[in-house]
Parts: sequence; C-alpha cells; structure tokens
Amino acid sequence: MKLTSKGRYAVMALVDLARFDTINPVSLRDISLRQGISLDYLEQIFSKLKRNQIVKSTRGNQGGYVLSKKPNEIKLTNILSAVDEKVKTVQCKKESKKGCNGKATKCVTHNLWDELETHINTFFEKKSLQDLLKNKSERVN
Amino acid sequence: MKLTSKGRYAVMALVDLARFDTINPVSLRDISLRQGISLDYLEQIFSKLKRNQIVKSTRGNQGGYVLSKKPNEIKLTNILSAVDEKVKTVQCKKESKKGCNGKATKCVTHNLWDELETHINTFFEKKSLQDLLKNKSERVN
DNA sequence: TCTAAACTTGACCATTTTAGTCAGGTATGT
DNA sequence: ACATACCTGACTAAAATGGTCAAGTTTAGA
Ligand code: FES
Ligand code: FES
Repeated sequence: MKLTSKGRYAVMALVDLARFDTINPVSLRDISLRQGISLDYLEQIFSKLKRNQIVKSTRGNQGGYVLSKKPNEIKLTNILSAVDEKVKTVQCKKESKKGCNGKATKCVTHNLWDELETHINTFFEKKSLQDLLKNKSERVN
Repeated sequence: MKLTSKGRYAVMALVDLARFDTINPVSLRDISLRQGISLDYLEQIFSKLKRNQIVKSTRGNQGGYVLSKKPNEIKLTNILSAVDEKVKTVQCKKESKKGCNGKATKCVTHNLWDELETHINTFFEKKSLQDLLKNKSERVN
C-alpha cells in the first residue's frame, strides 16, 4: 500500500499556492521551482484541480492560479479525489452482488478492508489545507 | 492509494488457515480452492510468511501449513509486512538528512504523511487474526 | 521400496500503472 | 505584437503487479 506522487504533488502544490496567492495569482512555473515538481506534470494536476473547482485560473501575462475557496474549506479528501487518488481497499464493487472471489458471499476479509477505508477517509476528511499551513518548513533533524 | 492483491491474499489465506488447521496441517491446494487464489501465487506468499515465522510447514504427503502462533498473537501488521506490503506514505527516507525534494528541509507535507502513516499502522496493530475469525462469511446484501 | 502428495525455489512474463515528456496549441496583459 | 502563462492530448520509459512455468526436494503411506 502506498500513496502515489500525483496525490502528494497535488497537496504540496496547493500548500505552496495557499502561502503565496495572497496578492497575485501564482504561476505554475514558480511552484515548479519552489517545490521541485516538473512543470508539465503540474499542468496535468492543476487541470484536474480546476475541473473540480479547487483552484481558479487567470490566463495571459501575470496569470496563474488562485484557490477558489478558503484553505479551511478545502479538505484533503477533496484534493485527493480530484486527482483520482482514491482510497480503494475492498476489491469487490460494493454495489455488486458478488464478492471479490466471484462467489455470492463476501470474502472473509471484506469487512476488514471496509473498516480500514472508513478509518483512512476519516483522517482525510478532518484535515484541511489550513492545518498544513501551520507547520512551516522545518529542518530535517 | 490502494492495497495490492498480495496483502489481501495473505490475509484471506491466513483466515482460512486459522479456521481449518485445528487438527491437521492445511494444504495450499485446499486454500487455493476455497478462496479462489492461484496455487502458484499462494506458494510465493507462503514462502514469505514462513520466512517471517507466521506459519510452519510440514512436508510430504498429508503435509501443509499451520499457524505458528495463536490467532490473537498474529497482528495484521505482522502479516502485511511479511509479504512486503508496507505502508509507505512519506516519500523521503526518514533517516536521510534530505527531504523528498532533495533539499535540506522537509517538504511541506512531510508531517502530514507521517501522521497518516501512524494512523494506519495503529489500525493494523490493533487488529489480529482472531478479530477476523468472528465474522463468518456473510451474504452480500 | 515406490510413488504421489505437498512443499520449495527461482526464473520468467504479460499487463497495467506511474510519472512523467513533448508538441502543439490558446488567451491576455502590457 | 509578443512574451508569459495556461491548456490539451498524445506519447513513453520504467516500475510494479499478478501472476505462470519448470524443476526440483521431502516424506507419508501402500
Ligand atoms: S473485498 Fe469485498 S468480497 Fe472481498
Ligand atoms: S515526505 Fe519527507 S520530505 Fe517530503
């Protein structure tokens, strides 16, 4: 089980954005440089964030992105689901009448994974961008 | 973020094992049939479980596997880490002096992922095989 | 003793996912 | 007009996943 870079980058970029968008829109180029993320990749990610109304864009010279809500209104759930980083723990489709083994009964671990899914989602629903703004970049060690 | 089949299968197989190993060792063939998991793949998985002292094997005719501890002593953490299903949320190596961005400071999301890691591990440490034995296979719907 | 059941090991592989790159746009402030 | 920055889609190398296959070794029981 792991978290992919796409979700990680999305959160990093948004934290960066939240810190710098107070006056002007922030260009992806700046975020790319500050956070060390490929510009082209960032564009893909922001295209999704925009489709999900997490950011707004201004085109042209001096353009860039701005958060479309306040940091405390943007939950991690929103960010991660926007970039298709879904927490998928059960294997079966929940609506389906079949378990992940193709049989009519749920597999022996179904309930376990379902519980875990809830556990993780709860975490992501509680955390907002605001919470991440507090801890400024700390030294390693 | 997702959980891979290897970890899922490992848990399924061990639950099956725990239910049937009361008298004789259980053969992988039986588990394979009951749980619908490829026999060859199960062998790979059990080889790891054995290396990590979660199961013991008996060779030869009528041989098979047995749990090496009681179900309540086997935590999910043990199972998952045995099959290399690690919960890895931070990108950087924790011991390293560098953050995941190659700089000397931790990235802005480091603390977040670290918290999440703890959150998930806590879940896996609380759950034991014993807990899974309770819920017998339930009907879907 | 012979044999079949069962574990053991390691190599191999097809498919999918990931983490991007690249090449072309389009919009707009100055 | 032109530089800056967003926008879109196609493409791809590399890694991970989810296995299969082949060739054993070990041991119970007939
Ligand atoms: S995870 Fe739902 S039936 Fe196996
Ligand atoms: S996750 Fe540790 S520095 Fe980014």
